[in-house]
Amino acid sequence: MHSTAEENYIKAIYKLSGGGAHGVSTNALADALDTKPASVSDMLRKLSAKDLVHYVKYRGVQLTDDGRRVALRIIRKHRLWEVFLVQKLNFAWDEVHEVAEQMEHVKSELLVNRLDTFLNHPRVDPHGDPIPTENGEIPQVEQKALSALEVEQTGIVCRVKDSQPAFLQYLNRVGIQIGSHLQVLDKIAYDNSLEININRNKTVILSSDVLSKIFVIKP
Amino acid sequence: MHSTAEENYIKAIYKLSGGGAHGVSTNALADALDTKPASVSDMLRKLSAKDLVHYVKYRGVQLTDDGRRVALRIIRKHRLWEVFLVQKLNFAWDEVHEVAEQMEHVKSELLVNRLDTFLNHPRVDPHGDPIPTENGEIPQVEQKALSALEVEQTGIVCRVKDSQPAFLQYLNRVGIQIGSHLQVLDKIAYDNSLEININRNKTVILSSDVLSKIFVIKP
DNA sequence: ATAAAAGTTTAGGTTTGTCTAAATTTTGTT
DNA sequence: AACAAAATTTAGACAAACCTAAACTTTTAT
Ligand SMILES: [Mn+2]
Ligand SMILES: [Mn+2]
Ligand SMILES: [Mn+2]
Ligand SMILES: [Mn+2]
Repeated sequence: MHSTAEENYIKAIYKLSGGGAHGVSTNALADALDTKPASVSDMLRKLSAKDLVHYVKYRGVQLTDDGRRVALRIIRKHRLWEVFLVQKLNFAWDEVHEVAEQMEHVKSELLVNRLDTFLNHPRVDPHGDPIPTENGEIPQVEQKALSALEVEQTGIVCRVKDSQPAFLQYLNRVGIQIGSHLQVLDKIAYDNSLEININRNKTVILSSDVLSKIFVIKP
Repeated sequence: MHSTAEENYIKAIYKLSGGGAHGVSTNALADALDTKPASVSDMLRKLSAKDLVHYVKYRGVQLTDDGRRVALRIIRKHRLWEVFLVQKLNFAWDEVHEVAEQMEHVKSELLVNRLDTFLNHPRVDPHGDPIPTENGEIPQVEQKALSALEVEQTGIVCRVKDSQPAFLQYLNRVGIQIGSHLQVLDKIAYDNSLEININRNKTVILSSDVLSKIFVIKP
């Protein structure tokens, strides 16, 4: 079917385009995939020939309907394996991404669907990212970046939008996990950082960079 | 570490050499890996440079200690995943091999060991093949090919040495599985086939080809 | 409106793993 | 021992996926 390299490009295009919303630049892809722009150009020509992307030279790239279907299937597998690793094999949430990057490329319809059943059709992965259904639908939950909360407001952590171990380990250190109860105590105007109380207990100050990666729902 | 192609060569050398007992020929490898002898020669030069095999041109190849360690780790992963697929995801024994061929190449020490624990340290895979331990030991069980049984003798099926779906589906059809009780009723001298009674119930005639792939223990 | 800067593509290579065809070595047979 | 057959290796190519350097477009700033 598709090579691992092709699948990784498609997944990257999907993510960088915000689920297909806008076009993606060659440099952005090179950056995300840790390759050179020249290699990206090569691959885009190939993906275009396979009708997985709409590609106009110098003007960026977008997924076709076919491409989007492929992307969602890979993301589904990635996130289901992450759930498996955490729930069944007791991995920590900062240990799963790299392994799932490999498992997502295993080809077997039967496998994905049996895994989904085995895990009881989970809606989200260990980082709170939604798991696409077999039909390529993504269940949406109303959520808000922590950076958008006002002083006094509260929220429950439902998602963190960065799966790099360094970031997740930082959250471990601070004491934030999915389900944590947060309250904004104060806003520091100087750099838009917030003073946050965690689980009505510890209080920390989070930078605007970190705040923009944490998502909450109404308590 | 090692590429998927390299791992597949090493595994094939291990299997064809009977666990390292004897040397393996270029043609035998080409056959097993479904490639051409010329490609095998190329790869053997590479594996030799990496000290994974002892290779003497025109005289065949053997695994080094390093090579054997690599082989056993891949086989361990392959068989553990097969157990997972059957026991946890309800795969049939003829559906697992192809998927395990892919999963065996996922690289993560943590993953293999957690999987082993999750499955309760199984000794054998769904075909009765022993699972190498973390230290590269292979638990041996005394077993005998069905073709070696005399008339009147009985045995319990403990292993089938062919994982191709066609063969396993044939056994399903005949009604033989791991644990089946077999008794030899008669030997047909003409072609060395045996008349076999299964679970004190159905009786079938098995060709010597099939008999040599089924292994039994004393009841 | 133009020129510099930034972004992107093309040209020409490299590595891995494969292939076919030709050359070489080993084995088996008279 | 000599030669034919079989097994194996080498030579020369190719596709995938990557690279660097050079050329080309687009954007931005004067
Ligand atoms: Mn991930
Ligand atoms: Mn995730
Ligand atoms: Mn198998
Ligand atoms: Mn097996």
